[in-house]
Order: sequence, then structure tokens, then C-alpha cells
Amino acid sequence: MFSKACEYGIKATVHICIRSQQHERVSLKNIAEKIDSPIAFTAKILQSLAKNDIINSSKGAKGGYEMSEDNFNKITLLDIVKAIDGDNIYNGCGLGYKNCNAKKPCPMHFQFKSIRDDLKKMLETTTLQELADDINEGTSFLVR
Amino acid sequence: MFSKACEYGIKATVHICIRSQQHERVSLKNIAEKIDSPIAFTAKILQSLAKNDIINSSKGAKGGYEMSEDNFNKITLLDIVKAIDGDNIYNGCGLGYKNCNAKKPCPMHFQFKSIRDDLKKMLETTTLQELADDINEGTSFLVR
DNA sequence: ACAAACTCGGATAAATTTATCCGATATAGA
DNA sequence: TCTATATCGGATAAATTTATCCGAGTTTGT
Ligand code: FES
Ligand code: FES
Repeated sequence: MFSKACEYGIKATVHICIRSQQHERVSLKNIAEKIDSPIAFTAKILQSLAKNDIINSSKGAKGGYEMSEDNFNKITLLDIVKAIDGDNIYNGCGLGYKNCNAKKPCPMHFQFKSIRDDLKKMLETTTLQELADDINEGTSFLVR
Repeated sequence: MFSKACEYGIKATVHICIRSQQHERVSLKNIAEKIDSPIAFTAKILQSLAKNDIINSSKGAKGGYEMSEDNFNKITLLDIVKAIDGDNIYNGCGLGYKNCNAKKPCPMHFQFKSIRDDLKKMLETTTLQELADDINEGTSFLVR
């Protein structure tokens, strides 16, 4: 469904969000450990998240990643997925045609579109705050 | 969402189904032309569809691929997806954990599961017959 | 000024997916 | 039997995704 990069990106952002709620900045090393991801690969992903203004990065000693409070319930899963995997998963044709076009639908269009639309709605309405809250409440888990 | 192999596999099976309704056997070359796919790669996919008893293949002159009438409304998209991409897309965890486990859910579980379940239901209830009918009626299109 | 602790970003490598090539084999028909 | 026409299946190559390495630059604290 999502790329590995995107999965890491979502987990990393959730972790950063939780720590930012506690006003703590986290290092790359800490993130990779917490979400169990390859460190250098995670660095690339964090860079692109930073370029998309989803997280902030600071260089140097005591540097690391953080998220502004404004973003807690402003950034959604869609922002992250879009930044890393692009919009194909929630806009593209299920059978791989360049565009999904209801005027000239592919054989799977009618069955596929509504699910894709639900996915899109889910992604754009799910905020990091929500995901972080569940983890803080022990309802869901970042590691397993 | 689906792999290229799976997209080709779905298109190919739909095409074979339509031709089989007309009691015609189709060659690899014809399939690859009709669905606009790389010919040798398509051959591999058709082989695995044949091994999974989704289509039948015949060697030699006048050989090719066909589908038994019984399969028209027995084979679903799920059968094809399962044969080519496996079951991860409709059973696996959205954040890449080995298993989706409601007892120890990942941060995206509650949001993701219902969409994944809808996708699964769609795949297992959509038969080739339906897809073929739409194309025959001009409601959807195999090529674009 | 210096060292330690960080991220940045380019180069490279490994793994997987996608795609091609070709000899072996099977079938139909002349 | 011979030839043309097919798929089969193993080897290989290209492209993309995933992962690693390392020098350069930045910031903090001594
Ligand atoms: S045209 Fe393929 S999903 Fe809409
Ligand atoms: S545990 Fe991740 S989707 Fe269920």
C-alpha cells in the first residue's frame, strides 16, 4: 500500500509529535531506534519532511527534529503521504492509467474509486494529534 | 496500490474472459497488444495465473489462453491479486508490521482497518463477469 | 579556539521489481 | 515427418526502491 519510506515517515512524524508535545527535540538516532528503521534512510525521509514544512530540523549539537504546536492538529496523514509517495495512491487509477478519468473509466474504476475516496478522506481527516493521543493513552503502539 | 504485475494480470484476465465468452482462445501476443503491456513480462504473469487455475493455457500452434465458463463469475479480483501480489494489501498492517493485530494495534490501525476491509470486500465480491460486462456494454474501457 | 554532537547532501551499494532474451518443448496441420 | 506457431522456464538485464557511507557544514559548550 504505502512505500517503506512512507511507513517510516509516518512513524517518525508521530514520534516527533509526541516528543514535541513534551517540548523535547529528538535526534535522528533516537527516532530510528524508537521506530526501528535504518538510520541513514530515515535521515533522507526526515529531510524531505522538513522541506515540506511538516517538521523542523536544527543542525549542530542539541540539534534534531521537532514539530511546532500549530502543526499537531494541522498536519494530517495526507500531508505526509503526499510528501513522500505523491498523490497517486489516493488520486490515481487503480489499474495504472495515467489519470483516473470517469469519462473513460478503466474496468476497475467503479469498484475502486469509492475505496480510494474513502482512503483519501481518512488520510486528510486523521491528524497527528489523534495518532499521538492514542499512543499516549495506550490505545495504540508505535513499536512492536 | 497494486504492483505493475498485478495491474497487467487483472487487465489480461479481463481480456481473456471477454474472449472466452466468445469461445475464442487468445495468444500472448494478442493479450500484450490489447492491454499494452511488455510481452515477455506478461508471459510470466500469465504463467502464474495459469498455475493458480485462474486461466488455462495451451501450448503449440493454435495455443494460447482461455478461461472456463465456470470461472466467469467464480474468479474474483481477490483471486488475481492474491495470486500475484499476495494477501498483504488486504490483510497486512498499514504501517508495515508483520501482522495486523488488533490486540496491539499500530498508530494507524483504527483508521486504516476499515478501509482495508472495504478493499478486501470489494476485491472478493467483484467477479470477472462484472468487469467484462461493463466493457461489453461500453461502460468501461480496457485500453486508453 | 577547539572539540563534541548534530544534520545535510552527494555518492554508492544492495535488494526488489520490472522487463528482455532465448533455447526447450508441445501442438496443429500440411 | 516436417514446419510453423505457440507456451514454458531459466538466465540475464534494466529500473526503481531501499539502504549505507562519508565528508562537509552547523551549533553548543568548554
Ligand atoms: S480510471 Fe481507473 S480507477 Fe478511475
Ligand atoms: S496493526 Fe497496523 S493496521 Fe492493524
